[in-house]
Amino acid sequence: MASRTRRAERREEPLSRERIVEAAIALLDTAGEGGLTFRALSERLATGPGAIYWHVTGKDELLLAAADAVVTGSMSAGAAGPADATPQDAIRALALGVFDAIDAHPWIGTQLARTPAQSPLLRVFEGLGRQVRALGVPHAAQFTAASALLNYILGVGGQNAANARAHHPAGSRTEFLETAAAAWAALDPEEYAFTRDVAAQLRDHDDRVEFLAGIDLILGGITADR
Amino acid sequence: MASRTRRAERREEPLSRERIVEAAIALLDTAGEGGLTFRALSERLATGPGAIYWHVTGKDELLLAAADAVVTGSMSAGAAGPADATPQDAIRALALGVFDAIDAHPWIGTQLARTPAQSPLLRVFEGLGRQVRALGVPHAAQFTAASALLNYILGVGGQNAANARAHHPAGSRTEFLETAAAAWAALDPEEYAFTRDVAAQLRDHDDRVEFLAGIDLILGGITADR
DNA sequence: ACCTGAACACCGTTCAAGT
DNA sequence: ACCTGAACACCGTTCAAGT
Repeated sequence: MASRTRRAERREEPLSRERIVEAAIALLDTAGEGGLTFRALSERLATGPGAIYWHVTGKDELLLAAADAVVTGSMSAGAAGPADATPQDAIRALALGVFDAIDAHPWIGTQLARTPAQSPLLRVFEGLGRQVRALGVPHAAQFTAASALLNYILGVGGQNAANARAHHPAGSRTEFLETAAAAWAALDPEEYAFTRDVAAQLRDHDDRVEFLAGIDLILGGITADR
Repeated sequence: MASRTRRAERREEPLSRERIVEAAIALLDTAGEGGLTFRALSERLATGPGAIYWHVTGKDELLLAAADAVVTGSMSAGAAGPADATPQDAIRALALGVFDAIDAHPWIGTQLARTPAQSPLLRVFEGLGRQVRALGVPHAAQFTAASALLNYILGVGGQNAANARAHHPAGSRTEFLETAAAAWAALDPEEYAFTRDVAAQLRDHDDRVEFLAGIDLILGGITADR
């Protein structure tokens, strides 16, 4: 009956690819990765599931378009930055933009990790590459440097999405890290000597700080032999 | 009828978690990520789909166990190495072990990217951390260094899996890169100046070499300020 | 204790039929 | 041209019933 009312209100505007993608993002944000269903989506759009196929070829394309829209939005928001920023700062800002987008929409972490370097990621790659070039990296090494940065960002994104999936149903992030750190501390002292030893760091670390520290390691390697 | 024969032959050994995981790996390798189905799996094991649930709690656990088995196998194969290797070499060997495992079984790339730092990855993390420590990294920075390496490895793994998915149905890897490079070269000259410029590197690069170059960038950053 | 396989509650996608 | 919604061919998972 709630859906009946919404149905009546909503149906002024016609269906469009844009409205479908928008509704898909809302669904993914509220109901998670498993919540995006052509049935749920069509109900929200007050239509039948088949109608969606007129504007979108299938679920894969829809997921890609949704991730694309979010990443594009996050880049135009953060990419500006101060004009006198160093290339390092510009790279950090770019990376944080993707990081924060994944933090706000965990499902794109999974999505980007399974997307080949196509549409949504290409803009990020381009942005990273320009700054790599601005760092004075020789031409032959630019592809490697930009790729390394992007791959690292994607790896963290996937991990973050996995962690969000792991703790969101159960409780807070702090509890989750507490539990994970306790599990690390209880590992076999011989077989997992190192992991046990850094369990406290797992518990106390700040995701953003840690992420940027990793970026800085790569930046350090890129600029090491100048 | 082929399945009838197999059914008759196979059914001497009883069902076990180990046999189920083994069959799941075989199915994933031959039929891809979409090929792992409880129905297909139960047919291969000459039983009903319900029987599998006696040994395994569900599909998620099965996928995790399959990835775990492959990674564990690949680590015991490659982790030995020469005893006098430098920490850098040991890290490269470890990283290449995971890389090659993903190359041989692309589905674990997707799987690992969505696994939080649990079972299969914990052994990799431990191995990386020990070598980080052997590099003389101060205690407070060890967690960051090992995490950065692992996240980079996972990012590349996810990308490789995505690429394998993208080109396997159509044709060879070379053709795929050729097409992708051509697409890059045809991008807008203003908006994608950098990406266009490195299109040739995309076409000619060697995945393993590029992967190791990224590892070396991070290693460079880790050891830069010693 | 372990296995069987029918049944349940879903999916993504297609397609004849409507406007 | 665009939408509708029933129907198809699947899924993962459960569970009464068997041995």
